[in-house]
Amino acid sequence: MFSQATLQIPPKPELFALMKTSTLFKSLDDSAIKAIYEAGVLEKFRKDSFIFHQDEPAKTISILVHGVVHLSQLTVKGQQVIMHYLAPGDEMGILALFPDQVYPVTAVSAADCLLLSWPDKILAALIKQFPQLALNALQMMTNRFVVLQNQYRQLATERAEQRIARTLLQIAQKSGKNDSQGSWLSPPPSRQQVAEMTGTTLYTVSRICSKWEKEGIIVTSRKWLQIKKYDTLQVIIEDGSPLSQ
Amino acid sequence: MFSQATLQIPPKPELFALMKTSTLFKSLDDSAIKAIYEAGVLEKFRKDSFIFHQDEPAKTISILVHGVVHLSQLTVKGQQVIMHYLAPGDEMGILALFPDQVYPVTAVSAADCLLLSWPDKILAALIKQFPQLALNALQMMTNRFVVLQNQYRQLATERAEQRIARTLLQIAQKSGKNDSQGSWLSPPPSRQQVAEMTGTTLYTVSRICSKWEKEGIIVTSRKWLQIKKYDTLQVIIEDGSPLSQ
DNA sequence: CGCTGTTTTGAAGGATTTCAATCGATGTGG
DNA sequence: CCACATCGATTGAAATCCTTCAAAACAGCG
Repeated sequence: MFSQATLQIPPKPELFALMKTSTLFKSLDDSAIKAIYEAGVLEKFRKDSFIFHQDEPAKTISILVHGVVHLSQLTVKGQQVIMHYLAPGDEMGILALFPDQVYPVTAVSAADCLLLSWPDKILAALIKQFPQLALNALQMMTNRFVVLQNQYRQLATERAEQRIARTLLQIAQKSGKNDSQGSWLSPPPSRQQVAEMTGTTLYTVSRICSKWEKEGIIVTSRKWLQIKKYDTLQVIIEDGSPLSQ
Repeated sequence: MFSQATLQIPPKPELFALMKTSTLFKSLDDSAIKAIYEAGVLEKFRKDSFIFHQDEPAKTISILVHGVVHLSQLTVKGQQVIMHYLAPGDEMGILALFPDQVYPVTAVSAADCLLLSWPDKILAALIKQFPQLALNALQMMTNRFVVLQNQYRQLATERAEQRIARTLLQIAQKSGKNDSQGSWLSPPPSRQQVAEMTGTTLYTVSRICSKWEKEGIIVTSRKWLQIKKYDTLQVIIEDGSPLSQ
């Protein structure tokens, strides 16, 4: 619900700090950050709502302030493929920067979310004022491209267990909370979601998680997922089993 | 060999026409095309030679004039994944436009090739002179990104047979020669190469091609591959139905 | 407490890989 | 011009990974 503490709008200094950590707004001075912030709007989305749809005209660029967003595509048969997982500080809708584009993916909130958003025309105007923005946008685009190429290679060559291990570690790095017990993900991604992020089925994810739980690598509940043996997962990722010789 | 007719340098009008068909140089007038052409260099590469290596500083942007180039990544175990197939008019080394990038892939000539290339600094200067170039470069980047996202979804959700069918049709569209008998690819990609383009093994590709040959969908030889039933392959792609039929 | 949606698990089947052997085309040197 | 070496393609058989289907267990929630 929107009354939760987690969806309170953070104070401005915190927002500014977040903006500066993003690729889109890095290397901008305080006054620029402030001006850009003033031109944007804060938007709230409940868990499991659509932020934008694939094939819709791309009109809004946003950075995620709080929550989790999945970028996904749907196959003709209705199967979902999650291509990108966003944590606070990450951007979405980059393509709206370029004229006459449609979103190539659908953005769905996987938790209650707070976004800082700019209509395409306003961001275009801001780019004229702060040329660094254009360079940053380009940088962002190339970063995503390179990341996606790696994801593609991994999907083509790695077994399900490796891909699942990699995905859990990536989520942990992005949104996990670390303590002496290991890394905590809460709320945890569902088996179904992990399956959609790794190109496999929820049954395979469930089996592999069960196995890892028996081996003491992870502990799971409905509310959280704890990674106890970070290194063991790392080994699973690096140890190319049969397929990759 | 470089004495082959296929590697003769085409006359300028032909080169200019090719440049205009590329995303990078579209919407530029004749004088701009000419100036840009004069600033570039023609390079020849024998079949199976490296044009650039993954992780090497990106210093050159090229468009392919003649031949075929594969962009690929290598896994830690040495397995190859072909991420992109270039036909004449396609560009490579886009990332060299951005400062301090390294090539994220390796470019290998899959046939004797002729390239028209620009050092990064020279193209940067040309961009100042012809701002349309920057927009085109951006367009190119986003196009590639969207294409790669689709490839990723397909790899995650489709069976080997569908992916192989799709790949053959794509190659046919890009470099096939059509006549009343169907579409001809010559030289044809090897089973190994198709496997690397589809995230499967050469054995699976061989089995599926044998099956298609029995069904009269394709005819193969060492020197060429003929697609006789274009529509049937299209149905295989769209249907997602298992082997058989 | 019963409902609902997620997770687990077994069993069967299917798709793909792996290994090994063979075939076939092509090019080479005797 | 033929014997031979080479390299890619084919094919069978076994193994493996993963999916599919079905059923049961489970957790959370009103």
